[in-house]
Amino acid sequence: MDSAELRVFEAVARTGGMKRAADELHTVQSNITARIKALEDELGCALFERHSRGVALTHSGERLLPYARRVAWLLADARRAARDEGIPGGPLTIGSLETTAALRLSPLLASYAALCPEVDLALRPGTTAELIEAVLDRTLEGAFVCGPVAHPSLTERAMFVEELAVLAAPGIGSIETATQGGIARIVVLRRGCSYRQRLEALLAQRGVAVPRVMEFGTLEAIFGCVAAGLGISLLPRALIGPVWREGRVSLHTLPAPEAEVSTVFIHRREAYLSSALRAFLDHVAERALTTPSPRYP
Amino acid sequence: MDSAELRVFEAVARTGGMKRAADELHTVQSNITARIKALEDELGCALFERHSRGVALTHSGERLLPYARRVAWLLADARRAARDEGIPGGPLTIGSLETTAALRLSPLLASYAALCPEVDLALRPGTTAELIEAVLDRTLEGAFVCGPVAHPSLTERAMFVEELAVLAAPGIGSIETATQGGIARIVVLRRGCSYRQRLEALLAQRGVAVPRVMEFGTLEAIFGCVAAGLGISLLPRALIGPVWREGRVSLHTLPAPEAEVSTVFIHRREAYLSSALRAFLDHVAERALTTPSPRYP
DNA sequence: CATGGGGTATCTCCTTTAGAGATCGATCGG
DNA sequence: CCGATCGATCTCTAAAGGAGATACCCCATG
Repeated sequence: MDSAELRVFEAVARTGGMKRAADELHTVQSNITARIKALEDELGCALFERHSRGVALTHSGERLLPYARRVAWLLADARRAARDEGIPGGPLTIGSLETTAALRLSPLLASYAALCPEVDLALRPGTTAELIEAVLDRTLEGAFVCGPVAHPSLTERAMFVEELAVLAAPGIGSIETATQGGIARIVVLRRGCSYRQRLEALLAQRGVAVPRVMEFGTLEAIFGCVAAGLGISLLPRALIGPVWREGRVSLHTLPAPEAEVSTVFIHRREAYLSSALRAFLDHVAERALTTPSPRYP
Repeated sequence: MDSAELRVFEAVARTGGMKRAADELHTVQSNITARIKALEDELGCALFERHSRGVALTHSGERLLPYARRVAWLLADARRAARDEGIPGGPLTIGSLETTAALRLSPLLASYAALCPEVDLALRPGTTAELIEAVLDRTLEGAFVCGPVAHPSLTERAMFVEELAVLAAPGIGSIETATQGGIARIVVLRRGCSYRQRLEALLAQRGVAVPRVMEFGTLEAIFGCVAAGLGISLLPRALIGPVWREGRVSLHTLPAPEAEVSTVFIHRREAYLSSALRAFLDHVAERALTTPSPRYP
C-alpha cells in the first residue's frame, strides 16, 4: 500500500464515484478502477460496493478512510517540515473571536508582522465552535477562542483573561431594572457566540427568561441596538468602555466568577508546528501576559 | 512526495549509506541515488551530505526523518484497520511487570484467550521503563506498568492497586530490626525495577543507607535470598503471603501512602486500536475492578 | 606515492507499471 | 424502450523504476 493509492481511494470515497474521482485527479476512469482493484486485492477485502450510480464505502473502506486522510496530511506536513528553514515565512492563517480581535490583537499582529515580514498573516473571525472546527479541519493553523477547550487533539494556551459586563440602554441603573418583568431581549454577535450562552445562563440564574435573541454581525450594530433600547448584551468590559463614556449605553459589572472569561490560543497537537506559528505563539505569549488589559474608568 | 520515496529516504538515513539501503531494500545503489535525488529535487533542498564513507542527514533531512517514520507507521495501521473485521484476531503482544503477571494476569489472560481464541496472545515481562520504551517503539501494543506514567503520546488506564510490603529473613520482628546499624542490603528483581527506587526512597527516609543492591531475575530467587538473610526486598503483599505462611520470610507492612502502588495499562494514544487490543482492554477493565485482590491472612 | 576498497553519481538498457482511449454491460429515469 | 450514466475490461503507449557497468572520489595502508 502506498500513499498514491490512498490518495485515489480518498478521492473516490469523497466524490462517491470512480468517474468523478478520475475527473478530479485529471485522469480517466479506467485507471481509477484498476488502482482501486489493486488496492482491494492487496488488502484482501472490498473497499467499495459498486452501484449503478456510483460506489459506496464498505465497512473496511470506512475504517480505511480516516487513515487515508491522515497520510495525506502527514505528507503535507512532512514537505513543510523539510522545507522550513527556521525563518518564519509563508502563509499563517489564524482565527479569532471578534471581540478578542477588536480588543487585543491589533498591536500583537502589528508587532508580529514587523518581526516576521516574510509571513503572510491572515486573520479569520468566527465563534468558538466554528474556529475549533476550522482548526481541526486544518483550515486554520490556530485560533483564539473561549477557554477551556479540552479537546484531545488540540493544545491550548491561556492568553488573556477578559472581564465581561452587561450593557444596556443608557439610564438603566442595574441589571435588575433592565430585566424587569422577568424577561429580557438579548443581542449577540452571531449564532453560536460563546457570550450568548453565558448571558442566557446568568439571566436564567436570576430567573429571567429570554424570549428573543437578536443577532448582529458587527460590534457597532450591537452598540447601536443596545443604545436604542432593543435589548441587552454581554461583552468584554474594556470593549464597552469607550461607548459607555460617550453615554450611549449603560454598563453593569458582574461578580468575578460570572464575569471572568479566559481566552486561549489553540492549535492542533499532532500537526507540524511551522516556524511562523511557533514564532507567533512565542510572540503572543510574551506580549499577552506582560501587556496590561486595556484601561477603562 | 510519496510514501515509497520516504521509505527509501528512511532506509538511507537509518543505514547511513545508499549502498546499505539498497541492500536492505533488495535493489541496487543506482536506484537509491536516483530516488533520493528526485526527492531532493522535489523538496528543493538537500537531505543528505555525501561523504566518502556514506551519507549524513542535513538539517532538512533531520526534520523530515520523523515524518518518514510516522508515514510508515500510519500506513501499517491503515492496512490493519482495513483488514480488521471487528472480530479480535491476529497477534497481540502485551508487556507486564513480572509481579503483575504473577499476581494478576493468569486468570485474566486465560479468560481472554478463551473469549478470543483467534488472538495469538504474547506476554513479555520487563521493568516500567523498558515496557514504556517498547510500547513507544511499537514492539508492544500495550503494557501493565507502575503508574502514573503521564506521557503525552500514551494513554493510561488504572487497573489494579497493589499493597506493597517489605519482606525480610524469618524471625525479623520489624523493619527497624532488619535495618539495624543504618544499612541494608536490598534484593530486587531487575535493574530499573520500579520497586527498587521505592524501597531505596523509603529506607532513605528512615535514615538507612543502601550499600548493596542485588538483582535476581526471578521471584523465587528473591524469596530464597531474602529467606537466607542476604537482604530485604519490597514486593506486593499478596505475592509474599504464601511464602510468609510457609514461614520462609517475615512480612512487614507499610503505612498506606508508602505501600500503595497503582498498576496502569498503557498503549499508544495515536495508534490504531486493533479489535484484539480493544477487546483485551474491555475485558481487563471489567475484571480488574470487580475481581477482589488476592486474599492473604 | 601508488593502490585498493568502499562509497556515490551517471549512463544505458529493459522490465514493469501507470495512463489514455475505446468498448461492453448494468442500471435507472423518463 | 431509449438514452444517460457509471463501472469493468481490453489494448496500446508512455513513463517510471530496476539492473548493471562504469567513472569518480576519498581515505587508509603499505
